[in-house]
Amino acid sequence: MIDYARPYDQNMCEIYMGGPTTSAPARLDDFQVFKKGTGYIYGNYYNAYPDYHEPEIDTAVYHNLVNSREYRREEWKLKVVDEWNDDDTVSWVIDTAQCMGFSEYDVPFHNFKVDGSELKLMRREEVLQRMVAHHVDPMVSRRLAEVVYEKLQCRLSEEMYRERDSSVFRYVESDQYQHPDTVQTVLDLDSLDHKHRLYGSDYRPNDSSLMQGLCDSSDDTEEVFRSSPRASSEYYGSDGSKSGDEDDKRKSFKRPPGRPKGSGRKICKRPRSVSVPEFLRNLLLDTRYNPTIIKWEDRELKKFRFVKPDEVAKLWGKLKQNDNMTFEKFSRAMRYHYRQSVLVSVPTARLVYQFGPKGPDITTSSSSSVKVKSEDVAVNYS
DNA sequence: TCCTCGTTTCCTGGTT
DNA sequence: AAACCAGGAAACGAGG
Repeated sequence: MIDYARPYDQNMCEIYMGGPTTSAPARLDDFQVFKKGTGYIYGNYYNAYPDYHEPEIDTAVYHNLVNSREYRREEWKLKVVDEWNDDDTVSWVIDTAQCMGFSEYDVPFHNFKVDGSELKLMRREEVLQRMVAHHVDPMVSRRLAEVVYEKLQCRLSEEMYRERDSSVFRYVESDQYQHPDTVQTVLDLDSLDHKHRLYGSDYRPNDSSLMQGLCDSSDDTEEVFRSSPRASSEYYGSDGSKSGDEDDKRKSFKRPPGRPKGSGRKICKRPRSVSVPEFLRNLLLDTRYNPTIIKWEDRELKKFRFVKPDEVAKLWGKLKQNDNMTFEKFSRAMRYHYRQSVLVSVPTARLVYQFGPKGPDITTSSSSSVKVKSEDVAVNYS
């Protein structure tokens, strides 16, 4: 096994200060990111826009990514719009926005803390007014408002239709909480919209990209191991049942390296929210998480320590709607950021990491100083 | 449609 | 022995 010398092994401080050791070690050329010729050389990965100043955002709005999830209940799926409370309305608006390809960050959800009875009376213009947020592109807000309004009308007309046909429409019994499919069949109108239903004849999205948020209804989870010949007939009999010496075979079965095919999560299309380093920075700037689950080890050196690594991983998983997230996986994602010096490891110290010279800006406690940009954008501004 | 990027999900092997 | 760390491999989804 080739053990690549890590650039930060020599002098962490010099690297952090942008000193002479920022030159890469010889073997660094072999790293994939350099092979790909991204051309990213200068500038801070997170400061690609020197003139960009994130607008002042209400703390509640800034924390949308976490706070909005407090509204991510699904009771609204089990009620008619008339019965929604303000939390249901907010949950539905956020869900609708996300499933149509918008970021929940773009939803000023506090403006939608109204009962369903009030929501259903809203005119198109009022939805637009409530959707306007000073930190969001007006065009985005307009499209978002259009989508939310149209989806609301779809839902209302669907409810009306179902109410007429009482043999179809019924409230969900409590035990159906354990059967999401059944619940969906009965009342999850929006998910049905996303997966199967056609929009009403009056629905003409002015942006075709809006339609890209439709969920893929195919279910190929059983194909997780299809790429592995050893996982098919060798392990299972031809009839699908396990063979007699299954335990031995199970023990001898060796998964192929890499992510199994079909292991992707079938979730609604959503824009990228935050990167791993930005997520960590946000936790460190938030007293709800610092110092309980993560804390600064040396803030001057941008060095931090995981107090409860599993909790951090769970939060990340929650953010990504991935219940299977572990610290092992999360730390792997972190290690990919070593390549670009966005993160650097701290040798010999366990659970201690450090933001690199191209890491997020943590010099101010203000939470409005970061704009994540991809590398290629950074090139354009360097 | 293809490619890149940032993951996610595995793995092996090493260290603490 | 368990937890953590480093990084390869392959797949995935989003976006350009």
